[in-house]
Amino acid sequence: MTTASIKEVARIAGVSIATVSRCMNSPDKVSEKTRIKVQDAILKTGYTPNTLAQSFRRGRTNVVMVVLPSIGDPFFTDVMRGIRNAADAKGYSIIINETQFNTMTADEIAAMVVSRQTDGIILLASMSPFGTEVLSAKSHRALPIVVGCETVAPELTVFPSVHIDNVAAAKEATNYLISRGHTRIGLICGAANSLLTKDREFGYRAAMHEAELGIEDGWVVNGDLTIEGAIRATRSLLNHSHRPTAVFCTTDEMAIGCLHSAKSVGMRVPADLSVMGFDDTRYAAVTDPPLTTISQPATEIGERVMYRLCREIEQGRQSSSGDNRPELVAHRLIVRESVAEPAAE
Amino acid sequence: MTTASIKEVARIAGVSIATVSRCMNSPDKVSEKTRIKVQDAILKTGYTPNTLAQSFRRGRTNVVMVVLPSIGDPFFTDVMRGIRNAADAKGYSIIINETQFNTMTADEIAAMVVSRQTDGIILLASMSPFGTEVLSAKSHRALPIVVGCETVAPELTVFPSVHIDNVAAAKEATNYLISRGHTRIGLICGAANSLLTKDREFGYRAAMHEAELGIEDGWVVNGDLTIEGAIRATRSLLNHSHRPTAVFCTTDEMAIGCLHSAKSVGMRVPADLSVMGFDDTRYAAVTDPPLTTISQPATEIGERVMYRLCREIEQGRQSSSGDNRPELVAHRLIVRESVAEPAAE
DNA sequence: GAGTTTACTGTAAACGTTTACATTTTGCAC
DNA sequence: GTGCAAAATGTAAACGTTTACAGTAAACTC
Repeated sequence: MTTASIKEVARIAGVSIATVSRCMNSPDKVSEKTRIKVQDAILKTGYTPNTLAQSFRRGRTNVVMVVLPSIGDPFFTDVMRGIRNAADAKGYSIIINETQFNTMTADEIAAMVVSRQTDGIILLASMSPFGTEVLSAKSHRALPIVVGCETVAPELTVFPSVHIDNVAAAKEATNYLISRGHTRIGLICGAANSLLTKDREFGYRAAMHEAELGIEDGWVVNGDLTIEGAIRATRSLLNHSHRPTAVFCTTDEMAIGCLHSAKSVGMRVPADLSVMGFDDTRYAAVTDPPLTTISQPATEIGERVMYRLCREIEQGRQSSSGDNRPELVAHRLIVRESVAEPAAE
Repeated sequence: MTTASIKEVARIAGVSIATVSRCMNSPDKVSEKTRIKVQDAILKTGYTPNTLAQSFRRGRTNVVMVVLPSIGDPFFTDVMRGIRNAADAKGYSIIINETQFNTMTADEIAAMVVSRQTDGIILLASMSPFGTEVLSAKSHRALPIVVGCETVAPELTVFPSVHIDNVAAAKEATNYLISRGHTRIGLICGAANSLLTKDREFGYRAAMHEAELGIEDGWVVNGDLTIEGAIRATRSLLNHSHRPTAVFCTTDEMAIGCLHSAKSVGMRVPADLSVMGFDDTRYAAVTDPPLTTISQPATEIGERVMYRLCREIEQGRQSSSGDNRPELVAHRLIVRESVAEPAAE
């Protein structure tokens, strides 16, 4: 299975290896006649360029790494689809790094770029503050990195980003619950290190505050971004002495757990409890009842993030383009059936 | 951002580059004293080996490609987790190739290995017969390929594989429905080119035949492996003049669509219609009602597939170990609440 | 202390490309 | 045909490793 090399092709075509190389990379610099000879030789030998040698020589792998909490979450699946679309169009491959199951540190991640294993990084998951510090330190604004989905942490503002306005969206979601007459609203949020859900929590708190509604102790519970976690969180919420009539879950995944948990103790949704999700994943429309939620253009975000990263990579490590303001994309409230007026007491 | 090279380290440590290389790859061959000198130099320069150069020189990328229909399906997410576990342990990175959204042909896939971009391939998705032919032709038993989850197509028996006995499992599922008293049982199957679901269909037909139950025209419907497809399929099934009292869905994903579709036209599950799934994804336990389904050890399959691939890669392209019998893993029937006796007529 | 093994280190080639530079060929104007 | 510019091609170095081989130093054996 030894593959033919460029040398073999050159020999057969009766030209130098430089000419063969040119045939593939800048065909306009080589005459019609020789191009045909070389083409024939390539066909005859079944030559494919050794990508390893190319990458080595060019100093580029055309591989980018995506760091995210979990590809299991259908929201990220959609983002990934966008990233992949763009990557295909631009000739890049993707390596995925799940922070949830993988202990790769920021140092190691940076090392992958530094050691040239990867041309750039897409961050869909906030890392520990320490981690982000490492990244921005290592970078000296040099690692091509783009942040997606999340508001960018202060230490990370050196990197460009693409996302919705999570604070505004969460405010909108909370205000919708308020507009339906709820005053006692609970929150199932993500882990403390998830900026994304922190922002949503912030939006919720802002909305409650503006509406002059109080948030009692025990109304904000960590659901850990998983179904299981949300089941536990809901149980705790429902056992509260002064329990909420509505729950805002900062992801659909957790809303699914919440729905299940509430129903399993005999509550009807939305009659006894209203549930609001976030993300509008493909499951949101088929839960029972279908979820009222916030929709994000996940695939579009993925595409834009990837294209942005390509720009970072292409324009090279020197020119710090300067314009790193976040690209904001639009979200949308999707009204389905999991939210209703609270029952009269 | 020019990274220090081995030469720089050698210069600082006052040794040859060969010694530096040995320090990293076979430290036992170098004296304590020089090892320390070199370590110091590495620290001082912040040297990281250029992985591109290493890959090039070694002729190995430590990257493997996984071909699957869609990472969106939570079942495959679990398989991927297993693959990733094993890959991490063995020092490999993963590149994912979704056939559903990607038109990469078998030729191109093979090319990735031939051109050394990838050390091996894990096939979780059957490809078109043509595609598999290309792969086995290209291979001359040379491409390291392992098939996972699926029964191996006849043309692919040259490759090792890891999966459950899909036929037996589907038979078991169908027999369970029969044991609960159902005689009119429908099937929502996958696309025609999905061997996996073909096998399950085969198991269903075998069970029905052995129980001397007929399968009417229109009882077997293609659900396209998606929620949407299953919703349509269910609608068609329920409109059947002699409609089934139970439906076996060959994936949980489709069972979710089926559940939703049935309930949306006012049927109660399982009172009016029993629904059986397959895969036991993380959503199966939280549907309403929770799904009775077949559980596969997805993560274990992933791990075993990856370890098997490592063996294929390591033992090299020459020795055709010969033992390519499928590794079978155990499945299990999970009884929840979506199946009951059929209502008396 | 000579001879022999062992442990360590250095030299240099090789991996398959790309590309700056030098050289040759072609095309064109006169 | 001569001269000259433009186009096409060849030569050879370079990219950063690994590794076979040769060489040297250290550690034994007698």
